[in-house]
Amino acid sequence: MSHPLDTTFAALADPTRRAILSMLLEDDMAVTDVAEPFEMSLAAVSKHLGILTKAGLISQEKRGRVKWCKLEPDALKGASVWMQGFGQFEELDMDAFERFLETELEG
Amino acid sequence: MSHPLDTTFAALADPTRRAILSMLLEDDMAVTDVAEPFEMSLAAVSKHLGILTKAGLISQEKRGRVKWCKLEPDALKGASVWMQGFGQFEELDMDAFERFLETELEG
DNA sequence: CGCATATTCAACCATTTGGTTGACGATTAT
DNA sequence: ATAATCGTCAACCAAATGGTTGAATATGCG
Repeated sequence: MSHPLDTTFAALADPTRRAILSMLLEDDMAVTDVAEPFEMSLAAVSKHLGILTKAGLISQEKRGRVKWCKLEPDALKGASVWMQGFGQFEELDMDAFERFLETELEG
Repeated sequence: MSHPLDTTFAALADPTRRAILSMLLEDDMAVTDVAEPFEMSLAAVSKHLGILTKAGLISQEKRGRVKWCKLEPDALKGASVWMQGFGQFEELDMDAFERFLETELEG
């Protein structure tokens, strides 16, 4: 199995998926409405939503025959923390940082 | 051609490449030394370094027969700004990072 | 019921990805 | 000059990715 950060960053590496996340910033949306602006099949968008769901970046809840997609921004936290390892060093405990480096090397 | 964020996030989606970036936090390294901890061929690591270079996350400079790899954390800025749009995550403080490199590590 | 809507599934396809190996050019050491 | 070291290149491979289409599954509506 792969590291959670693999899944998060891979999910974010696709422009369609990033656009979907941006759309969901405004409001929850049905799958069909998410798909509407894209020039690809509904099935393709459905796959993208599946990848975002697996990454935890969105959740999907079916009400009636409509499946609603909801942004889950907390799932970005892991990636954000990892990236902050490259930026916010004054607030960083160095021992914790060493441990972080080692886990990353093993992972 | 693809969006810069595609390249950045795709580069970060691989555990070997994230580990390399973490290693380069400590110091610049030769390709051979970067490759040493990994259980894969030197050519494979060289490919990873090429991907990181294309993403701008590292730079490579050849001195003699040794090619030195250097972290370029500014390349994370675009991704950081994009993620910042999703809420509570603070933007990378690049100035703090520069100061850290000079005072904490080099000292 | 019968039909339209919402969404996924399954099979398929082309391209990309992450790895291998062996040969190669460039540089340094003996 | 010869040999060793550093790193990339080229060809190849298996698996994953991002897309397609057509059938299938629910659900809601008249």
